[in-house]
Amino acid sequence: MKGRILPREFYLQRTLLVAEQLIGKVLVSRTSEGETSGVIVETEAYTLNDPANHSYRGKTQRNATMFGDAGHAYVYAVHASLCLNIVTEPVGVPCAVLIRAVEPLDGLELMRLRRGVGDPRALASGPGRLCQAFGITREWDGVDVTSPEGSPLTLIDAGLARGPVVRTPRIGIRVAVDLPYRFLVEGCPFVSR
DNA sequence: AAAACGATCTACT
DNA sequence: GTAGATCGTTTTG
Repeated sequence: MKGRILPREFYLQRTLLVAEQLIGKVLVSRTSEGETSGVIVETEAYTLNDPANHSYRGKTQRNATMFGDAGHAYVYAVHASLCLNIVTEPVGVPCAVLIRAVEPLDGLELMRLRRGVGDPRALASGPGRLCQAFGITREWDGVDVTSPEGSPLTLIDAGLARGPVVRTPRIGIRVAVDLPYRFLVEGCPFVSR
């Protein structure tokens, strides 16, 4: 998959804007097993005033990456799954965008192998699923996704046309505020709920 | 040292 | 749609 690697300035923008702009961009992973890629179709912004933001109650060992430079991956485990976020905003402003779903592009066979399922709709339609499909591990926490060489993970602008972006309030226990948001591409068959 | 709590997934109705 | 599994991280005693 070819395209322009999203520069650090991209991630230095407001988190909500980054979440919106990431829709339609392409996530690429390169490992010894091969290359996998997919179009981002669902993201979730985690802003400063959001109680669900891991950094809301301060810095811990787990969320340390969020306090660092934008354009780095923040990977962590929940239940038995991993979640991939990209850090946004200037150093010291701990915000990030969760990649919730991608539409598989290249390396579908490798994804099937890693996931153990055949249905393309089940390959990467969920935060934990896409991490498994792309071979993302806990060790990828902190990797720079803006460096052309030496990064197993990059995000690129492949010039794909993007559908209309829909903003929906998140479902969850902390529903009091109008944040965070979830962005969906209308009509995409892979979005959850 | 123990308990509680999830930015989830799968299987099933 | 809902129920149950599941395990690392954080908080509390």
